[in-house]
Amino acid sequence: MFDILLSHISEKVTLNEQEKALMQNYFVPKRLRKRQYLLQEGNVCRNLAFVSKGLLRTYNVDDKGDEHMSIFGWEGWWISDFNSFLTGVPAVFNIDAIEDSEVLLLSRENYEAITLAIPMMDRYFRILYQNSLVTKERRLMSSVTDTAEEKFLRLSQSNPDMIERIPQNLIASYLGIAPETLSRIRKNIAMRK
Amino acid sequence: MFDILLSHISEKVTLNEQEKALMQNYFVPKRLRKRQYLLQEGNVCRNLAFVSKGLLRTYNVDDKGDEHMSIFGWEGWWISDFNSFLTGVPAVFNIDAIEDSEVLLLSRENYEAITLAIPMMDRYFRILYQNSLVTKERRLMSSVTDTAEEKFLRLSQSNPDMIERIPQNLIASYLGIAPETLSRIRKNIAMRK
DNA sequence: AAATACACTTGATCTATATCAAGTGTATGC
DNA sequence: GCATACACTTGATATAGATCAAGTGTATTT
Repeated sequence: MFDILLSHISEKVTLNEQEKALMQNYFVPKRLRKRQYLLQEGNVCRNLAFVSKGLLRTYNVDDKGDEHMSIFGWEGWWISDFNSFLTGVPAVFNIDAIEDSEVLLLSRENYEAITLAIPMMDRYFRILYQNSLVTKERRLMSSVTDTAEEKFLRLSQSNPDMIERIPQNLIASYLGIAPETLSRIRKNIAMRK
Repeated sequence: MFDILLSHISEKVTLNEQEKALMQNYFVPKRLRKRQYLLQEGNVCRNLAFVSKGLLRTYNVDDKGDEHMSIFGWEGWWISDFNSFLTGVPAVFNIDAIEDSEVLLLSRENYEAITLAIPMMDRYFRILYQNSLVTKERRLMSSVTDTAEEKFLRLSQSNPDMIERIPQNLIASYLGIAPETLSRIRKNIAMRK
């Protein structure tokens, strides 16, 4: 549970044994059952959550009641309403568990504390955000530029695991296309080969 | 020229006088005339550019020859093909000057060096990226969820300066809508009030 | 084991927005 | 000062993808 976090961090920066031992103090583990909320729109997002097991989603709900997926997170990913977490404004996103899950919570205070106690963690988060930015940038350009089919094909290429693990209607919402359209697109692709 | 960078940084973190003096060593100033490229697709992006004067744009060109705006940057903004800069792969974006401009270039080596020499700069970039992430996230959700008119209205609210400063056809491209559509949308909005 | 809900498919129709085409006004260059 | 290009507008038409509606198969609940 905790070692997956440490191994994830050590992919990006090197911590010594003492720092590794310190880490544990800042995180609070939490279990979530399928469908359970980690965060509801309107509440302030008090934590960054590192997913050590399972699968969660971040999404918002529009006036019509339609859900729009923001991101999915499984083992090794961080999840939150980042803006709410950083600024303390009410969250616009909901976060809930798609599968039974386990997360490690890092509160705002501990987020500040950990970067002060272990300066290497500033670097860790800097690198994490760097990578996130690149990914978001790509998604944004795809969203603006690509046809529905191209969006799906691009995702299939960049995140085949996502296509496998996540229900098709949620993928459709993630891509910003109607579930019926995605169904037809997949049919077309299958027929072509 | 250089003080706008320092003042921008001091909005996020505090540097002592010695550190401020150090800073200068890592940046190379460059002037660009209107339409001049800072980066062309296919080349590796060797620098982060801090815009100290003027206005630049980052965009790519699809098979049909259509341009798609990624971001604009004027005084106080950083601009680059971030992925290319970080990983050394050829850039997918072009960057050029919309107005005569001045930038401060930070090379990859200096980017590493500066964060090592001035650890506070890790924090600066972490905060910079944090904020960027929130903005990109919003843009992405707007792109996926909103109608063309909502996209424009949201941008008008969040970035009125952008609407004023940047030609309308580029705004349309930035929002992922046809310039004709944007023209009609503005007409409708104007008629309603 | 029956009942209910859920994920996905398929078909018919509708609509927001793109595309094509022409025209106007304004800036830029020769 | 004339010409060329460029930014924007307006109208007519086309289309990708949404929406509406019904049906099928598979889980989940009782």
